[in-house]
Amino acid sequence: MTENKVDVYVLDLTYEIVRNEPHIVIWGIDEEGRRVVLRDRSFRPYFYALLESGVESSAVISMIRNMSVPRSPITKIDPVRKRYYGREVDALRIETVIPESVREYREKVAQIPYVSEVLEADIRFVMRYMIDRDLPPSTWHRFRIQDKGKPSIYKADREYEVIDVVERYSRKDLPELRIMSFDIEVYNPQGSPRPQYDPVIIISVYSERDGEIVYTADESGGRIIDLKPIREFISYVNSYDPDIVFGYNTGGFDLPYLIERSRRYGVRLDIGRKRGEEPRQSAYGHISIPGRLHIDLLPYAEEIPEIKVKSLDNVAEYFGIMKKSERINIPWYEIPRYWDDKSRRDKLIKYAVDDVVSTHFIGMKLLTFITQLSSLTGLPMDQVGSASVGYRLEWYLMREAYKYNELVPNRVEREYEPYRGAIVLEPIPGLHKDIAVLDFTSMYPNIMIKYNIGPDTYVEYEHECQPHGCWVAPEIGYRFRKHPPGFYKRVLETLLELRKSVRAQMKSLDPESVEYRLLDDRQRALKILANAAYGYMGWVGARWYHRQGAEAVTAWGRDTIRKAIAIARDLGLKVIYGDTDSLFITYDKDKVERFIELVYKRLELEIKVDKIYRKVFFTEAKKRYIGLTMDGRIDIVGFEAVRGDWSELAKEIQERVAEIVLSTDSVDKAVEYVRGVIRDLEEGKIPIEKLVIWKTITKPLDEYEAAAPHVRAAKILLSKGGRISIGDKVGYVITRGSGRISDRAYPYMFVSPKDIDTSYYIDHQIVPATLRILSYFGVSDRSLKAAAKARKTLFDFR
DNA sequence: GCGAAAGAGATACCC
DNA sequence: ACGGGTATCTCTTTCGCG
Repeated sequence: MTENKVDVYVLDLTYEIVRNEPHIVIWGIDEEGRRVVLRDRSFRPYFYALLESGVESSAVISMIRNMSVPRSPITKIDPVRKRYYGREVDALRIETVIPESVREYREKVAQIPYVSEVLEADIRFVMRYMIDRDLPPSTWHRFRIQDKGKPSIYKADREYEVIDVVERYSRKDLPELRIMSFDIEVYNPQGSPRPQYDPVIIISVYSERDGEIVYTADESGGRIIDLKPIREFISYVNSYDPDIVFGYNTGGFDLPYLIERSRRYGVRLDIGRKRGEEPRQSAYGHISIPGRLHIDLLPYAEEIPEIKVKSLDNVAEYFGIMKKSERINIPWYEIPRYWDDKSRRDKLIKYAVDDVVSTHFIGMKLLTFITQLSSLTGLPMDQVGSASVGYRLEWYLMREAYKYNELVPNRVEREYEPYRGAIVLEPIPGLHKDIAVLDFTSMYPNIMIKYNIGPDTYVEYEHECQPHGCWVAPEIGYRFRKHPPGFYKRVLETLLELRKSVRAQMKSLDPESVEYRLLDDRQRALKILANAAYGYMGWVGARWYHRQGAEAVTAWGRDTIRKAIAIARDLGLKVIYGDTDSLFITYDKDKVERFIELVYKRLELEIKVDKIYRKVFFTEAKKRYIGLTMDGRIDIVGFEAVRGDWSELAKEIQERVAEIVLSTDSVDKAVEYVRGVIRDLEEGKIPIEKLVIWKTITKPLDEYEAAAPHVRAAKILLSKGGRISIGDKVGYVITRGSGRISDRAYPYMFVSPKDIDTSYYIDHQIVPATLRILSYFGVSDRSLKAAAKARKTLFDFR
């Protein structure tokens, strides 16, 4: 048997029990491009029992030893010195054999009177392995191995037995990955498809090697039979053998649907790299395909605020992959008709291909970012997307805690406690010229670092501040030891320093190069994690939750911005507005430079010019403004034009009004423009798509207290066979009639143009959206509507 | 009993 | 299923009148 070294890019990890022994199974690609499986038999599950102070451990050890059961015996109990919230503590490290048995042992050990807490007993075995061995996925590592030849139960080129890890992070590039995407279309003329009854009619696939492939269902005697496309799909996946499978909402729809359809035929959806294993539900509600990375792209779309309605065609357009105007759009309720009508079936197939091509290239755009987020957090690529921001940071924190010999706190249920946040200044309404927007760089992370904020540095009484003294938070008086550096401080310093060094490396690279893109995605991932720390600390679900800490961060934030305002005023700079960490001040180049220096000197935090507006306009409202940048672009912040719950019509008009007012200074022109659009609307020249209002359903429909328009529309959609899940957006329009608006809200696809309530769109969309800006200049609703009405009347009488 | 005002609920934004 | 602060809509309830 040969012993050797091999570099492996780690894709995913699983574990299995073989002859009552847990084996870690690592799926990866070696430097020769072979798909490999590494088996590590040396790792065992364990957890900690924290001892009450002063307790003699030998008595507790024997109590625990007595709990051992033969099925999964306790193999080791070691007294260890660990840290818990920065303090040295005595604990027992309790090791067993079968990962599932940790749960039972944890309950029993927690009952022992001298054990104050059981810790790290809720960390999944595979994660435990990756943390302890410092083996994050989506990274190259060098293993010393024994070659076991070609495996039989795995679809892989080689199987190795791991002897040990000789080098971590051995390479920085990406291997050649085999990637495919897929999408399915299903058939139910009555409404939303049910996997028990309704067949899959099209499975579309895309891969770099084979391009687009379409599998369609058979028909016989008026029945649709989808066994063939399912078989063809399974066989394609196995022959192409992808490392990554992209999909769009495939975790929530396509994969569970295919699993259920296969089951109906008694066929296994055997598309993984372990023979006989179907895809299954994994962590964070994600569905995993054994040995491959199934990456659902929908969660990534959900993190892009610019995309309001997260449909695949919108996301593809956002990424510049396929314009909506250049592709066929078939609404869900039309799909069966396109299938039944042979002359239109080609269009349906084209639609399915457009979907899978869109999916594939969205995935390709996101791929390097996903690899970086994965290697940084330690979550495999197929899980990192569906994990919330809080969990992503938490995994990073757990890795760091291990390096510091810190015990990971348990996740506990806590009551939510609100606390004060940031300051938002009252803006000075009107049009301002030459305004600089300055903001503190990473204000909250830097405050956390500067004042050493966290659960482990917090002290309740002043005498605990000795010998190094405490930082005392303004207003609230919470104290944090100045030394030694706490957990959050150390982690944040690491993140910010890493980011700095990545950005320095980027400077010597060609911005078009693969390396540059990789590093850019890495620094983005680092920034996201650093910025999440404050919110995480104030989140009741966090393991490292610390309300006083979060409260202190915002208190110091308020203090900082107040002091900065005072400095600006002392310099004779006028402050127009400010929010949390930003200040809008008159742009006087020299004074602004002095201001930046003074802030740095006195507050020891960095503030810098983010942008300069030639003009900026405020109403009396906070968090809303429009600005004209130096390069002539219009920024719209907070107003209806950037909100997803206003009609496209109202948003477009508001944007245009903003543009006219800022670029031409002509209010009359703006009024004339609005009147023109009102006229167009009354004459039926506005397409219904521009009148749709989209709103999210945030809870089960019967839990709504008031009959809101979007809830009404959702109920109608449901009655027509549509399906509504929490988080879905409902698009509705308001129709003619009397009474409540909600009684006149209908899903837009069921409304014909003649039924649109024009007056609603004038009085509740166009007029408020435009007046928001124009009323400052003395325009009234009557003046917007008057001329339009007058024309209408003339027209009528003609 | 009626219409206006106030309050509650809901959503999406800003940083 | 990361924080608080804010604007604004629509529906529902309360208020003031007499």
